[in-house]
Formats: sequence, structure tokens, C-alpha cells
Amino acid sequence: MIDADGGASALLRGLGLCKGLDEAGLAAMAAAAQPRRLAAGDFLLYQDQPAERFYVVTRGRLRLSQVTAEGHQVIMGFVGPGGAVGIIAVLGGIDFPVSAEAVEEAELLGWEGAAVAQLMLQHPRLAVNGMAVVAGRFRHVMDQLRELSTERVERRIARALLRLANQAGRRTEQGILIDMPLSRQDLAEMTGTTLFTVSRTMKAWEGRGIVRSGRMEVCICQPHALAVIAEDLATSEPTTSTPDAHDPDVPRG
Amino acid sequence: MIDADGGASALLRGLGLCKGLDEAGLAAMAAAAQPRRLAAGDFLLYQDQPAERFYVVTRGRLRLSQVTAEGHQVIMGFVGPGGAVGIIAVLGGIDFPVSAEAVEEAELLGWEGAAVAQLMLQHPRLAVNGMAVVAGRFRHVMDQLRELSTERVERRIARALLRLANQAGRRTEQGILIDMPLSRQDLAEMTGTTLFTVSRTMKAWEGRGIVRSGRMEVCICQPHALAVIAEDLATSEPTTSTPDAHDPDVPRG
DNA sequence: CGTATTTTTGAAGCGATTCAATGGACGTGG
DNA sequence: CCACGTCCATTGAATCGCTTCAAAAATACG
Repeated sequence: MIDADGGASALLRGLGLCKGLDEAGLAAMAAAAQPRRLAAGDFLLYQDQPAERFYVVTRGRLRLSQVTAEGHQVIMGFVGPGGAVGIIAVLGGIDFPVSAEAVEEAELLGWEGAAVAQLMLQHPRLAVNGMAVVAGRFRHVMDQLRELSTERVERRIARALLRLANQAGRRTEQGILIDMPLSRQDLAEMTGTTLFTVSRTMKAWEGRGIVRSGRMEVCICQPHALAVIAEDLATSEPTTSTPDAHDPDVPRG
Repeated sequence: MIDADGGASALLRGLGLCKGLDEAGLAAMAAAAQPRRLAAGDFLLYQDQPAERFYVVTRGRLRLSQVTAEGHQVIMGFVGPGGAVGIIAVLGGIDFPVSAEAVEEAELLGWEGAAVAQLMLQHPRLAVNGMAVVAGRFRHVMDQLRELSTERVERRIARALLRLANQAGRRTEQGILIDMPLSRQDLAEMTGTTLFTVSRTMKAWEGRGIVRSGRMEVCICQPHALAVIAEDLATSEPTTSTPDAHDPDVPRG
């Protein structure tokens, strides 16, 4: 039920889920798609709800988060244009594991789980792609798990920023601007720490010229320096033994 | 290629992947299965290898772990009889995200990814089940991620032990014995802490009669007390509201 | 302008790590 | 059998990374 079927097909063609799908399949998917619009702050779906529809973002950005019994919030990630929300829960037959909230105005396409399951029988390519999408996501979550159990806070924050830069980065003269509202609290909930620690860490980076940050916004001036912190480059030669001698003489990037 | 096709079918019937599959499907799966045997300490597969086969454990137990660039090991979980290894990577078309090592002598059935993908086209139920398996695993990893970012070490260890009791617990007079070799180091790598902290924590529990532990073995004497530590019961009035129903379920013998 | 939200900063303290050293359990071979 | 080496577990002491709480400063908004 989309106004311009041709437009929708073109849009779908770019999705991981529809990759390599033939014309008939694309048309069927487009016909089954239900458009949806969200204002900033709106919730698309809530954790522990039965999963009946999944969505693909066509504009804007959503935040996926869990809330613990004690009220702590944990951010599992963000989804932007081209990304899918709820697909694992729908296809896997489980409740949504997270809540999804629009951090800015957003537009989406939704599909009934049952309808897509039906389509998958007729277009096996859809099922195969669905698996690939899920597997990629799975790998990502595992990486985060490993990070969280083995790495220090500073490095986790660095990694989170680099991931965000990849997903939502926009080139500016200053550097890579993360193109969405992002608070210290958000970063803390992404990395399993407190907003205070995030603030201190980023202030220190700002002093070294690595980032520039303001209220709800972050710009990465020296991505390479951040990468050095995130990966374990640079622990090679101990020229000076002073603890705060993190030399900024990194290879240029 | 299994000696007793009837036996294999019966075995497959118990798998999540084959749930609700018709006779023809079961037979086809049984025909495509390749048996495999491992001695304790053998590796079934290594992380970052291309995933060509996946496996189902029929006897014994495997440890799934990742190693970081710095050499830290992280245990992503254990798989026992009925559990699948590598299925996400194979179906999703990614490299194995973990290594799998037998912690005791084990027997498995293996399938070529390409063959199963073919079977999934003829028996859509297989594809649906595959999704369900992956989704369940996904949820599990997300839970661990949330735990790790919000909860203190003692609680994480308690949870890990309860999970292990569910997967590999055996009733004894003393309590629920975790029926596989398990070191302090293992528990530390499951919970993102050090073996020292695990040792101290468990010693304290032992003093309270909650667990009994020895070299490479743990027995949970008071599962409910562990559950109280794991969940946040107990910080309120110990009146009628204590959910006895929340008692950890007794594993299959 | 006042109010609300986000961010910064300081000081105190705890939880957990780190390192070193000891103690036990187990298997092996003399 | 005991002596031995190996692996695993315990324990203590020092320390640090990070949290916690309180309060102030900066920023946005009506």
C-alpha cells in the first residue's frame, strides 16, 4: 500500500533483506509494506511486547534500548536509514528484546511478520537474506560483549564513538560530526559506565584536540587518534616512563 | 550417512531445528548428517574460520570462546546435548565468531551449510526453526550484555552459575552439581572478572552454605539463595511476597 | 528574564584488580 | 609408599579505576 510502487521498489533494492531479490519478489514486498511516521521521542515498539511487525528505517534514526528491573537503561544500538528493527524477534517468534524510540523525526516501512513468512516461502532469497541480516547483528552484539568484559572504559567510549561515526557520521571542516543528538548519558548507557566518566574522558580528549563536543553533540576531529585509543596500537616503544605521556605524535590519517 | 537411520531420526526430532518437521524432512536431515567425535580438549572449529559446516551436540559439552587481540579469553557460553554450534555463522554466511572446544569427550552430528540451505527450500519448516534458534540465542547474548553493563560482579557470577545449573546441572544429595569441569578461571571469563574475585566470592558463599566447590567443580547447595543474589529479591521485607515459584527449575537428569 | 536540562568539576570511597606468595589437589615415576 | 612437578585455588596487601554524591557552571528554551 504505497503510493509510488516504483519508488518503493527502488528503496527496497538497497536493503540487505532484499538484496538479489527478483522483480516479482520486490514487487510483492513493496505491496505488503506499510508506511509509518514518528516524531522525535515517539516509541515505535516496546521491549517484551509480542513481535508482530518489523520495520525498516527510511529516514531518521531510532535508539534501541533495554531497561533493567532496577530501572537502569542500556542502549543496544542505533538504527538509521536502511536498517531493520525487530526483524529478529518477528522472524524468530520471540517478544521484542528492546524498545525502539525515535531520536529525531523518522519514517519507516513496516511488514506483518506472517505476511513476510509467507513471502519467504515463495522467494527463498528473502529467507537467506534474513539469516544474513540476523547473523551480522549477532556478530555485532558479540563484539560488544567481548569489549565490555575485557576493555577499559576509555577504550569502550572510543569504540562507541567510532561506531557512531560510521553509522551517523557527516564530514565537516572540523572533522566527523555525529549527525544526531547524543548526550553523555547516551554514551554512558552504550558503554556501561556513568555520564560523569564519559564527561571526564571526553574533556581530556578535547584537551588533546581529538574531539570537540557540546551539548548533545560530538565531533571527532582526529579519528585516527581515537582509533589508536580504541585498538591497541601505540603500546610499542616506551620512550618515556611518565604515565601521562600519551604522545600525540601518531601517524597522520 | 548414519548407521541406524531410525535412531538418528529420533535424535533429530528432539532438536529445536527439526521441531515439527515431517517424516520426509527428518529422513533427509538424517541422511545428510555426518557424525563426528572429539576428545576432551579438541577443537571443533576456530574463530574467524569460514563457516562451512554446523554441528549439533549429541553427547558431551563444548565451550564457545573468543580470544581478543591482547590475548584475553572470553567465554560466550557452553553447548551440551541437543545444542547447535556454528549454525548462525553457516546460515548467515559469516565466519565463525567463536572457537569451540570440547571440555569433555563429545559426539556430534555435522551438516554442510550448502546442503541444509538446499533442504530448507524443500522443507520451509527448517528455515523457520533456524530463525527461532538464532533468535533465542540472540536474546541470550543481549541479556548477557545488559547484565555485564549494569550489574556487579557477585550478581554476574551468581547468574552464570544458575545458567550453568540449568544447562549442565545434575541433582545430588548435596544440591545441584554442575556436571562438567569448571575452573575459577572459566567462571571469570564468563563474567568479565578475574579468577581472584571469583575465588573470593565463592569462598564467601561457601561460608554461608550456598555452594560447595572444589578443584574444577561446583555444587550449588541452596539454589534459591543464589537466585536471591542474582535477582534483586531480598532488599525488601521477607514476608509472603517471596516468589517460591521462581525457584530454579531442576535440570533433566 | 527565569526555568529546565545538560555538562563539568571536586572530593570521598568502594569495588575490583593486580601481584606475589602460599596452600592443596592430582598424577607420575622413582 | 613418598617425593616431585603441575595445575588450580586461596589469601593478603597495595592500589587504581571508576562510581557516587553534591554542587556549580554552561547551554537551551519559552
